[in-house]
Amino acid sequence: MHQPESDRTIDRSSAMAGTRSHCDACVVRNRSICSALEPGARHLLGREGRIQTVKRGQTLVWEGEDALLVANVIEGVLKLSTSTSDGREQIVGVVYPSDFIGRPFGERSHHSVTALVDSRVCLFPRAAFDRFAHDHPELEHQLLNKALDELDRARRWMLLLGRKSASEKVASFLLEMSVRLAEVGCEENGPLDEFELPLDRQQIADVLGLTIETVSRQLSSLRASGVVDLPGRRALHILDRNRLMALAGD
Amino acid sequence: MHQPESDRTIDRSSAMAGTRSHCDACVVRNRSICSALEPGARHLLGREGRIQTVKRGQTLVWEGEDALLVANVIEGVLKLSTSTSDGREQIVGVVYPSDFIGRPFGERSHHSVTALVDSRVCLFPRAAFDRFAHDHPELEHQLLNKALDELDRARRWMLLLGRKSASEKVASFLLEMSVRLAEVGCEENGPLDEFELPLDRQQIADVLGLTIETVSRQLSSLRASGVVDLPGRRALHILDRNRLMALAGD
DNA sequence: CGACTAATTGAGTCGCTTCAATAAGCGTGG
DNA sequence: CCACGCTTATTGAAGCGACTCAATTAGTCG
Repeated sequence: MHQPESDRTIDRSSAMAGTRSHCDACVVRNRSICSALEPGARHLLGREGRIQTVKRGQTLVWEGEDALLVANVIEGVLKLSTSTSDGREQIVGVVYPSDFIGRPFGERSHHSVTALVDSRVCLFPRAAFDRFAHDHPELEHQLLNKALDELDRARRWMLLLGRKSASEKVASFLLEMSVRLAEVGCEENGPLDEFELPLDRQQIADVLGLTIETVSRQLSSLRASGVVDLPGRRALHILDRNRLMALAGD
Repeated sequence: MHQPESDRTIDRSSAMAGTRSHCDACVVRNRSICSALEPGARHLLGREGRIQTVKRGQTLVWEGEDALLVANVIEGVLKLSTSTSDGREQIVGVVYPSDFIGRPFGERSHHSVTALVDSRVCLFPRAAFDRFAHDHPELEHQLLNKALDELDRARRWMLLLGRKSASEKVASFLLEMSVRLAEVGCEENGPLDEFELPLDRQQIADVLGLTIETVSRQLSSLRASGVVDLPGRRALHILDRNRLMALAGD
């Protein structure tokens, strides 16, 4: 498959002839951490990474194992999750295209990473990535910003987990979904009112710290009151966003 | 914008008498983010900061206000907290000496910062700190590591909030406290078995997503079963750490 | 020592979970 | 294309853990 010549940026870096990398056409090159890199440096990092597809349900990293990999999400949605020894699970993060996965400069992975829908990631061996990051402060800066954003998001979620009722949790979740899917879904400028949930009911329950039955009941109640419609198992239609926001309660 | 000299030349200038900064004797200089800096650069950063005492209960930063400050904790313990509009509070973080406070490169503060006990912090205007960090990759690297550690900690706490029972929550909390206080309390090499809780019962409840009564009942039950002793209002004595760890359930 | 605040304890209620049964999607093969 | 079977979701009924409200006790500080 031959991509036609494009980006002006190629001319100089191709002082080394034939060195165009997949990065030049990467759909997340302007939003992932790579966006901080000059084309030359980006190319260099690109040589360390490889594209990998991850099918729905497939686990990329297991909780507790050595953290040998980091990655950029190119396409899809993945969950980060941890469990108690007796099997209770909590989803501690959901990542979308342009998000970063993994723990650079760290020994162990503290959570599993599993695809919620068929996904594609750009995978790096952690050691090589660490080395590269160490030599490229602009990359570390971007990494820092992403980490700080994730930290804020995690802390807002702690308020939800610790202090919100089941109905507030479900309302908050639907709103967050609609916002984040819109951010990813390109040219749209507002949150989406109609979308496919990348999570099934059990996974929603695992995000919210509830049971599957409670999630189902809350969704049914939202439908009954005309706030949302549920045209299919994973389909969601927000009919009254204002009411949904009022129900989210923060 | 004219910067006086580059870092290397500062080494020399600090050899000049009278340029010693408070940083040279700072008790957290080897563990805070400053530990990444050469003495010269550290001195330069030190000039931007000032030591501030924060009394128990005093709030350094308010949720939602402009993020004008960042800081290193020198002494004491502080909480990070958020609230719902109707006043339910969740503590989303507890910071100790050598921890970093604030959101560099960010506009708004997403949580309040309040001293749990009389504390001292090294305060920087965010704008000046951002500028300095931008010019000192080794500082950003350290910042990144701290942020990633905090992120892991926050995510482990999400498992607790979403999936653990009241008794597991309290047991986990006591263990975490004993570990973190020991890390701070210098030469000790293991977790502390006897310490003062920097939080009152309401604040423990706000960390765990429980009510004050439930926390009290769980503590009483732990005392009744001989796992801990409660010699005073804020005093805690761990009598059977193994049993406590079993009760923490992860 | 006495007054005030913080913590404990008790009784009753409520919200979420648990267990169980039914219904709806959805992919497959006839 | 529809019927079938499997998976996933919904709904119901009962139980229980944590919350609420209220009263009592214990620390702590002047």
